[in-house]
Amino acid sequence: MPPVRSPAPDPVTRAPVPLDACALARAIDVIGDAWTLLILREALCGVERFDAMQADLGIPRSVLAARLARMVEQGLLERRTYRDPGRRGRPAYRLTEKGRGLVPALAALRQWSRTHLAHGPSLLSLVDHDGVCVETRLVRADGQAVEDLTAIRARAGPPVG
Amino acid sequence: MPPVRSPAPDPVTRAPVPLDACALARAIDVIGDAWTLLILREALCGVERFDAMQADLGIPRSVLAARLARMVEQGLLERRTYRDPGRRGRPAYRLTEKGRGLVPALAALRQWSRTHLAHGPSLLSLVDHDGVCVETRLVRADGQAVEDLTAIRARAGPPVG
DNA sequence: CAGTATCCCAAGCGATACTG
DNA sequence: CAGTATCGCTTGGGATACTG
Repeated sequence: MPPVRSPAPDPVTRAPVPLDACALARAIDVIGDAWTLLILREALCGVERFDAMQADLGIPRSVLAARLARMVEQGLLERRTYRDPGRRGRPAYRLTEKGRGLVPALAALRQWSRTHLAHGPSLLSLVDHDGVCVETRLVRADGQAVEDLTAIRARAGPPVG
Repeated sequence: MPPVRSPAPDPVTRAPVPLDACALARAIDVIGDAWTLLILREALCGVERFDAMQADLGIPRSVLAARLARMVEQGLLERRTYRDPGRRGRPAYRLTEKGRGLVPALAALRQWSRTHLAHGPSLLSLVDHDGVCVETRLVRADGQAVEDLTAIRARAGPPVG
């Protein structure tokens, strides 16, 4: 995972879209890592304890500790101390609003997986408060639904139309 | 990046959502890697040559070669030999339909970056054929727009409502 | 151009153990 | 339960150079 910065010492003749000026690249810098995404999944499932995550994911404890720390630092998770009445306080990792903001991306990934990977059924769904599944739609800024992905391009320059 | 499989030897008492039965986890297995996503970005920008990607991303050549091979194998890219009239044929990497299917996920990531990271302006936009920006919307299966991300949960079990 | 080949180093992993 | 500590091993990344 490369840190986000322009790659070259010489600034000339290339990189139509330098990495450090690209929103997508900056997002990738945060979540472009398998464990981070999987931890997000855990949090979305309501798993908020260190040992539970460690057991679910089979991740080395040291790595989990490091990832959680980074995610807290980045503001994706918040670490609060949860205290059952009469019990010792225990840390709990909860999604922040910023972390929840990634739900659409996760939903889109899940949909893609189901249509293009399809190794059997998914045992995990993203649902609204009343249990209804949610999914993403791609729409144009003018409100029209996008019907043909083939037409989509990335273009240099800030959002216009 | 862990291979997608259930973590534990013993199947008892835990892992409410085993990794190998989760569509999201399978997607993460494919794109849970910074370089892969960045290469996808390049492809979306229309960059299709080895050296151009290498220069844009500052990725080691060996790593790029390996990633491209894997992405072709996974069906995200296709390698076609492009021949200018009278010139030597050169390989070109193009997005497949499967690869394009990730556009909504990339769009969602980009939006998240702009609202929650916001280190300055984005120099890259995803646009439709006529230059209009596209974005993702989160909607319920019954068609209603999702207004409150806080209510979204991951739930075990296949999609129902 | 489009890659291989090489070499080195940092990071990840797995196991296990120890502390508060 | 929630970590930190240690350790050996393996993988992958980064830099550079070489080849068709």
